[in-house]
Amino acid sequence: MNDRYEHWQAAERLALTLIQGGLQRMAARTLAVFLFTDQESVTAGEIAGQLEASAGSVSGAIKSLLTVGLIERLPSPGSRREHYRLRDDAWATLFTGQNTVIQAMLQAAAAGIATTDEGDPAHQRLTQMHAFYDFLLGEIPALLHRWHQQTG
Amino acid sequence: MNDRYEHWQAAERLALTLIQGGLQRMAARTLAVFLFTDQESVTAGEIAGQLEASAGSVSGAIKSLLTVGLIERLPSPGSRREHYRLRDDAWATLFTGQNTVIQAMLQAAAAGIATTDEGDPAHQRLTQMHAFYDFLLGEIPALLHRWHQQTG
DNA sequence: CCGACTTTTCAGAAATTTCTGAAGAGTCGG
DNA sequence: CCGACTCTTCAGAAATTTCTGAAAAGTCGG
Repeated sequence: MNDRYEHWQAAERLALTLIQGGLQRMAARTLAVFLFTDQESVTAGEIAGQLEASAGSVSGAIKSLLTVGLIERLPSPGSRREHYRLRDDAWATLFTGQNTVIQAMLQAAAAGIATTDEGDPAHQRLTQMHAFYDFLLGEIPALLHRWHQQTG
Repeated sequence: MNDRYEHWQAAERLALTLIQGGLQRMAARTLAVFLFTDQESVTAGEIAGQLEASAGSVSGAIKSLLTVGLIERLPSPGSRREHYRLRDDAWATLFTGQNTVIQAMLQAAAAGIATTDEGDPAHQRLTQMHAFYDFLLGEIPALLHRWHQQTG
C-alpha cells in the first residue's frame, strides 16, 4: 500500500468519474494516466503498460482524446515513439464540448416547434426548452471569459 | 407524411439528442413523448403504446425520470392509472444534474492531490483540474438565478 | 532502401447495457 | 372483500458497446 498503489487507486477512481461524465471507458482511464504521471509526456506504449491494456485499445483512446482536444501530440525529439501530454486548457475544452450537445438540443427543439401549432401544449413545452438552451448557450462565452481572467 | 408522422420523426430525433446528452435510451424516448404529447399528462400505458415498448421498460424509464426530477406524478382524480407530466423547470433540473458530476470531479481531483507531493507535475495538473471545477461549481447558482430572473 | 521498432486498423470475442415477458403486488370501484 | 385493471420487479434474451490480438502500415536511424 505504497504511494504507487495510492496513485493507481486514485487514478482509477477518477477514471470512473470521467466515465460518468460521458467519456468512454478506455479514454477515461487513459486520461487518468495523463493526469497522474510524473513525467511531462507519455507514449502509447507506456500507457498500455500502465493500464495493462492492449496497444489497440490505447490507440483508439488516444485518437478520441486528440479529437476532442484534451491531449496534444508533442514534436518528438529524435524518437520513434510519439509523445503526448495533457493540454493546458483541457478542462475548459471538455466543458466546451457541451456546446455541441446544447446546440443539438436547440435544433431538436426548433424542429419540434416547427411541427406544432401555436396553441398546442407541445408547442409551449418545446418553446420553453428552446428558451432555456438558448440562454445557456449565450452564457457560456462570458463564463469562459471569467475563467480565463481568473487564472491569467 | 402527415403531422402525426412529423411529430414522431421530430420526437425520435430529439430522443437521440437526449441520449447524446447522457440519458438512457428508453428514458430519452419517454421524455420525448412527454414533450410532444398534445395532452396535459400521460399514463405509462399510453407511453408504452406510443413507443411500442414493453410496460416494463417504460416503468423503468419513468422511475429514472422521476428520480432526476424531470417529470412529476399528478394526483390522479379517481382513476386507476397514474398520470405524469413534464415538470416546469425540467431543463434547469437536467442542467443542475451536472452538479453531481462536477462535485465528483472535484472529489476525485482532491483525492489525487492528496497522494502527490507539491512539486510533482501530477500535483500541478490535478490542482489545475480542481481549480476549474471549483470555479464551475461556483458559477452555477448565479447562472440559474439569471435564468429564473429572465423568465419570471 | 533495410531492419527494428511503434502505431493503427479491424474482425471477432468479451463484457456490458438495455429490453422484454411474465409473474406478482398494488389499487380502485362495486 | 372481490374482480378487473395497472404498475413494478426481475430473470433471461437481445442488442450494443468495448476490448483484444494479429496483421498491416508507418517511421526513423543507419
